[in-house]
Amino acid sequence: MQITARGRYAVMAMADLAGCVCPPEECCRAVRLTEIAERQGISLTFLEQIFCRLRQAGLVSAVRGPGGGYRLARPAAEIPIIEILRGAGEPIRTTRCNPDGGPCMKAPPGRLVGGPEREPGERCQTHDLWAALGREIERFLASVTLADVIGERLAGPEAAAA
Amino acid sequence: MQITARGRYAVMAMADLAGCVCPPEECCRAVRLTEIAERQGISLTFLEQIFCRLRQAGLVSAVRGPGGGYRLARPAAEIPIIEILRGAGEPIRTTRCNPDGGPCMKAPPGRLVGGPEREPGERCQTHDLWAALGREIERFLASVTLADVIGERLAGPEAAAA
DNA sequence: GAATTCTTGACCATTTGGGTCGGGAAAAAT
DNA sequence: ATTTTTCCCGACCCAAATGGTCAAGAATTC
Repeated sequence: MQITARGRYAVMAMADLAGCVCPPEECCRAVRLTEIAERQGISLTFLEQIFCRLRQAGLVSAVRGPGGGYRLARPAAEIPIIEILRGAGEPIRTTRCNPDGGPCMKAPPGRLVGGPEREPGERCQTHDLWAALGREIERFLASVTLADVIGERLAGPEAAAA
Repeated sequence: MQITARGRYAVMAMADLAGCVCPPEECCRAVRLTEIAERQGISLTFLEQIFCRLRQAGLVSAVRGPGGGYRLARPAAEIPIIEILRGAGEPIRTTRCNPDGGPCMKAPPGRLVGGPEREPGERCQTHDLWAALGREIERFLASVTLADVIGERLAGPEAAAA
């Protein structure tokens, strides 16, 4: 169980972007991807892929042409981390159920993954466990915003416990 | 971010195993892997791999020869899920730091993953976030035992919140 | 000693992750 | 109006991890 680079990069880049706005006005200038890529040490083309998705998810807005770049679509305090991960295409998948209510743990075509074919609605014995784990993770990631990350409000082991 | 089949299989198999003991005595008989593989629809040879690790981790004990099989090394109520996952070789890796205190997010040999080379001890801006996420996950998985899983004590959205 | 059952290492195929490339298209600068 | 700068986006590629097989071996029981 681990986070992919795409998800991490997305959050790193968003944090970078959020840190770039001049504090008084929220929208002083757009930030070029080249800058972010350089500062964070991420491949530019990969970052373009990621921001393409983040824009489609409505988390950032883009400005083309010279002097263009990206800005946050909302204040950092209103962007929960879970949205960044979802936007970047890094879903939290703790179960293997089809999202549309298909059979639990149904195997991908031609492959045996996760047990015998089950009737739709039938659940394996561990289903509730993974579902509960998924809820835990999402709850946490929804409770932390981009502003928390750049403000370093995560130090203690009990951060964001509310 | 998702759990691999190995981790899921390990928990499924342990739950199966835990469900096999005759309630009064805890150690009526050893359970063959063939049985578990069949019931859970898991490849026998893959399951062998997994149980090899679970045994090395001290979670089950093995009995060879006819009538042999595996049994739980401890009562199900004393086996937290996190131990099964660790035993099966499915660690929770939310950061990319070297365990031995190397630089945060150092790239694997010859590959650029996760930002510029950092000095040992230096941390990227999102480090605390991922560390906190890891703690959340481990806390949850440590709070649920195998007995909880087979007893279906995970139904509500607030399960194991204590 | 033959049949079981675990034990373990080597091996293999596919998927996924991480990343590149190349050509666009909009907007500003000139 | 053309050039430059930036985003846009699909096609492609390689290495590594994942999920799984195979085969040989070591205890144990019958």
